[in-house]
Amino acid sequence: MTKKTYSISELSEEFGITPRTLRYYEDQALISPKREGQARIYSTADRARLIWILRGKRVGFTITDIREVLDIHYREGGKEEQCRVTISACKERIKSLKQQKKDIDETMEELNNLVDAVTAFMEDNYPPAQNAIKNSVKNTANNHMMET
Amino acid sequence: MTKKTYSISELSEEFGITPRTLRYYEDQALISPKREGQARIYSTADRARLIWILRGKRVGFTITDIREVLDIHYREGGKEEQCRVTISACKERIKSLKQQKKDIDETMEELNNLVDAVTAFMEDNYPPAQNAIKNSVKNTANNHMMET
DNA sequence: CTTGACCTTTACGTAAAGGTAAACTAACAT
DNA sequence: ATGTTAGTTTACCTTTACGTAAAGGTCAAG
Repeated sequence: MTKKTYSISELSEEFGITPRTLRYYEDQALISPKREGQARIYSTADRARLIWILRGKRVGFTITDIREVLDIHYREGGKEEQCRVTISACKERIKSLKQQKKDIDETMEELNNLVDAVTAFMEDNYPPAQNAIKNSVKNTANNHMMET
Repeated sequence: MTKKTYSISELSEEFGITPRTLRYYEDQALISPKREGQARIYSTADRARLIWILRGKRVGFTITDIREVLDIHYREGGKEEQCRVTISACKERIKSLKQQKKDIDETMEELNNLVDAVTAFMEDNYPPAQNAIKNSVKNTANNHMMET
């Protein structure tokens, strides 16, 4: 059984956030860890929620956005109208995420261009301190090697 | 020649932002429109910068991030060390954008799952109003279908 | 001349997402 | 018994990205 539990500092260290942040999320009803006396005890489920939260943040969701999704996830059921609203909200989100991907691609391309340009500029003005490359040819184009 | 210029309200309307926002960006040195007397006059170049700004925002860049990139774009040249810094900063950005794309994909998948789950739930509990199923007690009229 | 449509500046207000400090408790170790 | 370590609450502080008023300039139309 992986019924591990976590203290607040364990969890915060694992994910590189402060305890304050975890308490804040609790305050905002994103997580509700059990208590042992006064101390918070996080379950694996809480941890899973946290992962959602952090990923949500990375894609630009607000706390309220995240709470909404989390709520849906755990409520699972409700009035018909509610469900419809839920669904269309999700679809909205998905649509905007698609747009965001497009934006990211465009931005990445422009950044790559910038890197290329500056690289070329440097090779012109501050030639690499290598032995002998008498290369007067402009080799700036087609230099998109994506490293990790 | 497409030497069009724009007033502040033209531009703000076109992009669905407020004049206040444009003034704010100017305050933050992201755009510097010409003046005609007191009034701002935006060139097509300014407009291009604005597009960058807004896309930057959509992918989560802060004002400072954006200014940085814009500065690079228009400075174009400088000390060697500067260039190196620039390049590695860009590469950092690109890396984090890649991560962001992964996050988006994961989030989209989970949202899709949610939609599926809720849809299934609805089909179970609130079956679609098909032609002649047994008309039990509740007769929910008024089935609005709102779609995009 | 005044109204209205745009434009301006200055300046305080606000929401989101925590940071930070003060003061306290509870469990252990020495 | 006392200090250290990890946890707690309460409460004010900070930054970002604008919103929102206050007060006024400019110019064409009625």
